[in-house]
Amino acid sequence: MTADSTGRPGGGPARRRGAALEEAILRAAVDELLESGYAGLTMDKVATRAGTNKNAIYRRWPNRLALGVAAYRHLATTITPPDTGSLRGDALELLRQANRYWGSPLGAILRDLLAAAGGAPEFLARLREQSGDAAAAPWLTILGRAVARGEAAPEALHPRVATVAMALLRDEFVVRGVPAAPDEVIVEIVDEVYLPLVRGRAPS
Amino acid sequence: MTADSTGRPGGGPARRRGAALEEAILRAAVDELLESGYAGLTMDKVATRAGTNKNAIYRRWPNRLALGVAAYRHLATTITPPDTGSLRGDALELLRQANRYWGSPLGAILRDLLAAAGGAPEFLARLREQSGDAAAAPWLTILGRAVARGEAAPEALHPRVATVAMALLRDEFVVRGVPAAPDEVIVEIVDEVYLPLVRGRAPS
DNA sequence: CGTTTAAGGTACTCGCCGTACCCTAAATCG
DNA sequence: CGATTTAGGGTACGGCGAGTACCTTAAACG
Repeated sequence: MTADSTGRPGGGPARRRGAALEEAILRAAVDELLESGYAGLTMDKVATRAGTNKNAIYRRWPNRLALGVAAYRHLATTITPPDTGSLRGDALELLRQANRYWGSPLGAILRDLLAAAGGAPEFLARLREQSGDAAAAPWLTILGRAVARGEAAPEALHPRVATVAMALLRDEFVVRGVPAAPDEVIVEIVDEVYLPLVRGRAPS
Repeated sequence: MTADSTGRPGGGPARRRGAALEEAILRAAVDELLESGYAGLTMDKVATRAGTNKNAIYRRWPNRLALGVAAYRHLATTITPPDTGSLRGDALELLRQANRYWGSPLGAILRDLLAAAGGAPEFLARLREQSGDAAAAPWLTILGRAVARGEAAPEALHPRVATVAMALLRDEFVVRGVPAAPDEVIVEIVDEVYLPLVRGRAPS
């Protein structure tokens, strides 16, 4: 029974400081996010879980949202562009990945954070580094390969065009809500919009 | 000094009931939304402003969000499809309208409500009646005219395709935040994505 | 006129953010 | 190695807002 319920190793350093403490807080915040989402991320719970108190948190982050954003950034998933051999396959795969993500608890957390940021550019920018900008690169990658194969027009190699499918799916989430979009929606986005657009031909 | 600070006409009916009271509450909620946004919509303030108390509110709406959604529905703006003579002009006009709306306080309110709903389909559905579904019709209208003029392929007359531009702009708001999108973004959406898509030709 | 229904008035619990103090351990420096 | 500075720990508190409980009182209805 040497547990000290502080989250730090039993009998370890009696008092952590600086980076060690900061990491402990962030880990606690991450755990709390995963367990209860952003709504359940309370400063008191994070403090308790990290075996410290709110002082230490407020000395590092100005408020709950900042802590939430910082914690979320530790959950970043790097997306590796698929390579199925066809643009259609790659696009479907990327969309399905995104769909799984946004439909998962992590997606809910991201949405709550976006909401809490309420348009504050500084927070949104930090969130975009994970979800938005990072997500654009794979689309350019698969499109680049498709252009090389002659499956897409070179003019489509443009961030706005390349990421259209992702934007549409994200919009679907915002407007229709939390459950993951049915696969038909994904197929429709790819076949009715994305492929015709990048190919430069009429929708089927 | 006959004002009774209840929001009801001086010396009028000493106690409102039913529909009269309900309307008074909704009006108060609407005013509060316009004045302070959804964040500032507190049950106490609405009750005070309506000259009643929280009981009367909770007897009608289960919680703050439900009241907020109900109040928002009173702010509906009906969109009349423009008719500039060209699809490009119509699309730009519709997008600029939407952009103005989402950049206005009303748009912020809508975003906050969407956020607070957090994916609950029932609330989202009620919000969509105003913002989403209602907004789809004008796009089909202008596209229908464009098809008749030969400016667009008939296959584009499909809800998902017709509303692509709106979805992209809405996504822009979600991802980039509160300030209205610059006009270049709108032009880009129309010229690089929307027109090429519905025309069935390659992006310029 | 009496009964039922709903509004008004309060007061309260609870949760949670953010802050203020004061005490104490760890780092740092002469 | 001891003194000083720095930062963490403990705790209590103010403030606000959601939602609830309960009782009183006016309006509607027969």
